[in-house]
Amino acid sequence: MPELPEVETTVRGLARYLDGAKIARVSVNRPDLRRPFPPGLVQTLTGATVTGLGRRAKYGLIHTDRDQTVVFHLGMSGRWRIEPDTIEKHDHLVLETAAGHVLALNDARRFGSVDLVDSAALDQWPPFAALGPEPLGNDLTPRHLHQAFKDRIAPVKPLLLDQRIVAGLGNIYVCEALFRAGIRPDKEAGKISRPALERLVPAIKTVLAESIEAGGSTIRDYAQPNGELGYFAASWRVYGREGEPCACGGTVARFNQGGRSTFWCPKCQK
DNA sequence: CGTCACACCTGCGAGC
DNA sequence: TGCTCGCAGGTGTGAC
Repeated sequence: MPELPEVETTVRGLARYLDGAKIARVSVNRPDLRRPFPPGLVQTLTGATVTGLGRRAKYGLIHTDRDQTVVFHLGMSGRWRIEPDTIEKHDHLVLETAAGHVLALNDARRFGSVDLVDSAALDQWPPFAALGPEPLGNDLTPRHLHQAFKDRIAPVKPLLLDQRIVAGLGNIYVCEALFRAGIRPDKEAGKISRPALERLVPAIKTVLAESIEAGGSTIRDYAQPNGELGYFAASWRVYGREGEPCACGGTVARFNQGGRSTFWCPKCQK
């Protein structure tokens, strides 16, 4: 479900209910996701006021007036359910605001995480300190990719999934960005030409921006998130389209890279 | 350090 | 109807 555009739209959806809100009740329905919930999570959040929301890479941020920020990651299957009718299986963390709004973090596979981090030291939090530039910020440039890919013999696609090189890309958008840039996913990263990198950077930015604009690929309705495919899924040009025709007249192909499916058009990506 | 394989966990659709 | 298999948007660790 969640790559950068999905996390961004999730955060925007949460902000409608949480920004400036007081958290009246917090319940944790199991001890852990990928990691244990942080000790003191319930105590710290109960009675706290949310001072703002944000995103870093694929992490969502809920800032509070306790000088602590809730940092959540949705893993593969995580989503926030807003105003659920009932609490369901896999609603692991539930927040209720003083205004009576209920928000439930649901994650069947539990690859996600929730951490509590000192707000003033977020950048030094180890998972954040290791991240590369935000793809939608000014620091993702052809020069940055040139430096990151220099002398690397690995194929470009798994390198773009490396959060230390670009923070926030996932399998769908890497496939889509490489398609738009006309670069084959198994191209040796260090051998990608400068003009190709000049195409790749805007391809990454536009595919992410268009998806955010469309509300993400998988989260359709923030009033009642249901995990169904979002509008942007209809805009995938290669992802999930093995065997279908490409606009160029070729056929979308699929192969495996590092245990992940790669979709591409052998006719337009060189 | 770079690269790769694998582990973590549940649900769903396809095929038999 | 019910079983097994393969697959899924991510990350972290450990072996070479």
